[in-house]
Amino acid sequence: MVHQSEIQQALADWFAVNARDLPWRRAQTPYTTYLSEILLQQTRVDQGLPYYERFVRLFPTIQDLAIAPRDEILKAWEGLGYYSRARNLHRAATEIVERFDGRIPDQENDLKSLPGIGDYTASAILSIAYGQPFAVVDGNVIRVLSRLTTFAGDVNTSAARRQLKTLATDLLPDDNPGAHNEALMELGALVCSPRSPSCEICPVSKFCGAYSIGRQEDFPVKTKKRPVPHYDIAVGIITSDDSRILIQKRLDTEMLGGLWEFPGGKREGAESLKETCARELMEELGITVDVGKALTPVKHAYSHFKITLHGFYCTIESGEPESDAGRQLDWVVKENISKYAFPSANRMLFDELGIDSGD
DNA sequence: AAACCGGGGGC
DNA sequence: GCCCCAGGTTT
Repeated sequence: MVHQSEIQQALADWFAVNARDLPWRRAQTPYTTYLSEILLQQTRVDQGLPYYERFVRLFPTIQDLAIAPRDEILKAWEGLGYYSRARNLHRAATEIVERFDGRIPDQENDLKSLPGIGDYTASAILSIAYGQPFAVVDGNVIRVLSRLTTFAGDVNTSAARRQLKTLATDLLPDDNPGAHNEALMELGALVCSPRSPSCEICPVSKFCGAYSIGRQEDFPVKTKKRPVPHYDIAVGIITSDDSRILIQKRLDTEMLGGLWEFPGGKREGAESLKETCARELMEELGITVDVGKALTPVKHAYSHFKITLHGFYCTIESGEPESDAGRQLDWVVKENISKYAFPSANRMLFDELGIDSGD
């Protein structure tokens, strides 16, 4: 890359002054680096921050994470999304204790052998925690480098990702590669933003190809996403004679795996929502119910589809609830429901049900 | 290579 | 509404 050492220096100087005061930078250890990187995958720093504080408080060491019940980790993760990260975090912590004597590995192959650690996270840990020369390529780096070099490839392709990894590696300094990686990401987060970047205060604008032609927002080049489908979901609020509500646990193999929810499912064809509710409760639990009053519908967007969640008060007419797929069931009093980890859409029904959110 | 996997904030 | 975020895993 042209002006390589000048860009390195400008980035380092800028970062020395503008780096945010973040908790995993204050008391940095391999564990805090690992934990923060997992929490921040596809997650903005501002959103991950309270979760990081919670996790270092609940699980100060990798051993604490390894011996914790998984449900406890999922509960602490509740609301952050991409719950496979929490499941993998628990598995990886166990493996780190067993295979690596409780130390976060400092070898690329060892790190990548752990669940939840791919190329980005391995490079981040190796460079930031261990000072090794591995370049990171995250969303920020993609944006900064594609603008600097007017990179024309579609960054959603693996070929383009490889080229950007090479670019990032070329730009990596021998001295303090970890700080350089952090600086590049910090610049992407604070200055080189997706829309309306602050080029007038950017330390590397004079080296930026996109800025020189006034086309900052034309990079990175990426293909448009397909429109996402919408589904109606009907769930039953089933209450026992002693005022306990029936909830079930999602399987690990399902989306939102390991979280608890009100039983129900997706509307099929032209059936009514009440029919959906009755059919799903028969299929999943083997019970016939009387579907009563509806709760206020809740809209929610996932990454690849949208739903409207319809809750119905239901009364069992016949049968005893038994899961069709070995899902765990539980009858819970309202006061205890907040001890279970629920998906956000389910939680949006809590208020109307008189359930305390617990936070 | 492409699909799948959450939730929230900014515009 | 749409886009994007300190990406990884599965198919």
